Amino acid sequence: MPKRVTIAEVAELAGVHKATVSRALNETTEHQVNAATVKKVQRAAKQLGYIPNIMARGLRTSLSMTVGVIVPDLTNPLFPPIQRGIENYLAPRGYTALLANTDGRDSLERAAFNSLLERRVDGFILATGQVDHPLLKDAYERDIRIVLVNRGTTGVPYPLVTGDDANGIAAAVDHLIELGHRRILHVAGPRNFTTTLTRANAFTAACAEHGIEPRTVVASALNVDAGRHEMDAILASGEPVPTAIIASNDLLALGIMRSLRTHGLDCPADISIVGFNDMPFAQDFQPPLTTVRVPHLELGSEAARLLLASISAESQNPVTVTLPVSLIVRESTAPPRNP
Amino acid sequence: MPKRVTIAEVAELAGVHKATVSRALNETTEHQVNAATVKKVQRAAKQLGYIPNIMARGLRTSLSMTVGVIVPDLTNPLFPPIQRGIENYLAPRGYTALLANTDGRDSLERAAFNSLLERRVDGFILATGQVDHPLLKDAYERDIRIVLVNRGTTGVPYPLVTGDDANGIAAAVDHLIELGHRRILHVAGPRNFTTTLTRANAFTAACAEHGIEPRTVVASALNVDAGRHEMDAILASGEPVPTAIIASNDLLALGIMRSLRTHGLDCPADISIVGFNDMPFAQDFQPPLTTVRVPHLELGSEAARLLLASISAESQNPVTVTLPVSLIVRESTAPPRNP
DNA sequence: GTGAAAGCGCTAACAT
DNA sequence: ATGTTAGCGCTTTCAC
Repeated sequence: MPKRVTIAEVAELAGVHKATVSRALNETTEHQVNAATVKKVQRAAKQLGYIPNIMARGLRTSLSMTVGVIVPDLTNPLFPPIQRGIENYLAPRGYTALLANTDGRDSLERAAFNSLLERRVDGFILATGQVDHPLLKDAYERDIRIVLVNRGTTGVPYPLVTGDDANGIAAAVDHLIELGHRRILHVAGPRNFTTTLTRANAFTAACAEHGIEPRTVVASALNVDAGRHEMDAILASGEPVPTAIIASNDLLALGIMRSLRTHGLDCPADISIVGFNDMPFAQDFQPPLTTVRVPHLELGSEAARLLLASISAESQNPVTVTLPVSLIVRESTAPPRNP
Repeated sequence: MPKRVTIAEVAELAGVHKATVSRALNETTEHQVNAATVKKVQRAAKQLGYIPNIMARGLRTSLSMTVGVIVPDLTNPLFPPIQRGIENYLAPRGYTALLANTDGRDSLERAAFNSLLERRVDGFILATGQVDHPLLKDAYERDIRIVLVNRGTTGVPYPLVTGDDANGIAAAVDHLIELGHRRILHVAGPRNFTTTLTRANAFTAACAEHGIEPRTVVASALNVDAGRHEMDAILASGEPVPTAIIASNDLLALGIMRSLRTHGLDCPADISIVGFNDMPFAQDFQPPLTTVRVPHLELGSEAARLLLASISAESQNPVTVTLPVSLIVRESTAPPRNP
């Protein structure tokens, strides 16, 4: 990379001391210096193509103006909107996000966490929440500022921004009941995520309210393969096939749809399916997926807002922000053939 | 954030000078120091929970171990795999990526570029290439290291990593011809992207080879809305409807499929469609999309490889890496009803 | 093999 | 309103 212009060169050209340059170029201290001098300095800076060195500043202020964002897998369509939301909030405030993927592996998460710590991030946004998260207890004791997004944790009072999982599931159940379904199956996600746990519990509660039996199976992961595998197993089990399925997320729903196709079953004629998240292109699936829309962009920007607040606060303040969700009815749900 | 352990504290605990600590903890200088001392220092570092401050190191070495990645929109499913590929290559080498979105706006791109420059990134990977890119000429003159991915540019000899667009389109045309199609339309992307330009030219060439007329329309953007709008216009025009369409990317193809559904037309019975990219979930569309698969993960890791090579090289070396693509035949293509 | 000292580019306290 | 000085945490000569 090219040799860079420093504050000293600007100072020399402008004929002032470098401290004055620093003051003149900094929003918060600009008023401390004569307006004419400010002009002079700005002109000199522009002429030389001066670009402040944030690292040097950070070393001095012990603020990196940088936050670490840790997600399981950016390729999961859930996360890009969250990341965009985070960036939308951070960028205008001079902050930059450092993004790391963990592929759900604790070792990679630990590595990412340390790597970001080395870069002196001012805080973290974690989308990798799980029950009994291995890193969080230690981080909390070290007073590292973190905001959880989408998934929460247990035992540590970090702020959390999440969609209203319980209401989303309740809406899905209501919708299926209204269509006439009675044999509804919930394909839950792994029990170590608070989201999937909340959704599973909400399913049981909603079924109780409607007086139907809450049948639930637990998938081994929150991805397409797990969904297909689970549906294959259900169809092979010989047990009575449900007339409708609520999946814990869209990816599972997608896997279930693929399994159905493989077995010559039609959705929604044979089985109705409801997903969760309303991921991008859910409307383009075969058939277009009925699902619960979660405002992911807002999840991200809200998390970023909470994190910056936490960073500048004296002590940590455990808040939980729950954003409203809405059921999006498309073509994957219909009245049961034999109610 | 918590107060951090510095190299001085480690030095004190280990009973050595901080320069020795630095040497002991650094891979490349570790051999310069007595093995026993290394052990002692490492134990002290571990005990105190020492985490090196990369910013301070960067200030000293004028290397940030950081690269800027600029994409139009992370929400476009094309980019997450590229980003993952980049990260996969960088992380084991101690580098971190700083990601910025531009939404295709030059002003945002310029802002992102400057913000990353302030953070002293060692180089850039740009996925926002366009013909006559506004930033690149200036950047090249300043000897800023950049690698372009997916889309190229004109006039500036920066390295480029791209899929084999020409062969991909040729394969698509061959496939449609084999199915019996003769009235094939290409829905191209904006003319200011080298990818879409290459694809459009390849389409014309392939048609010439088969002796059929190359009909092409140019969409205003590379997204779903533009695709739908373009298809709506074609259907409204009253001109003869093609029996097959090759879209410049999957998003356009998706928009075309949505338009068809709106107009009561069936794909592939009425019109066959081929996309480009094989974006995630293309197989789950209605119908599953025949498309050209581009190895996006490899695009990313290859770009990262080239960038690190460029960073450590004395001078820039313009190379173009073209990765092979393959046609994935699914259900959106079939023989024409009335050949 | 290790210590001493300087300095990367910046900002903050103090002085004028 | 501006200059002086010191130092953030690290690496890198140069001594010894």
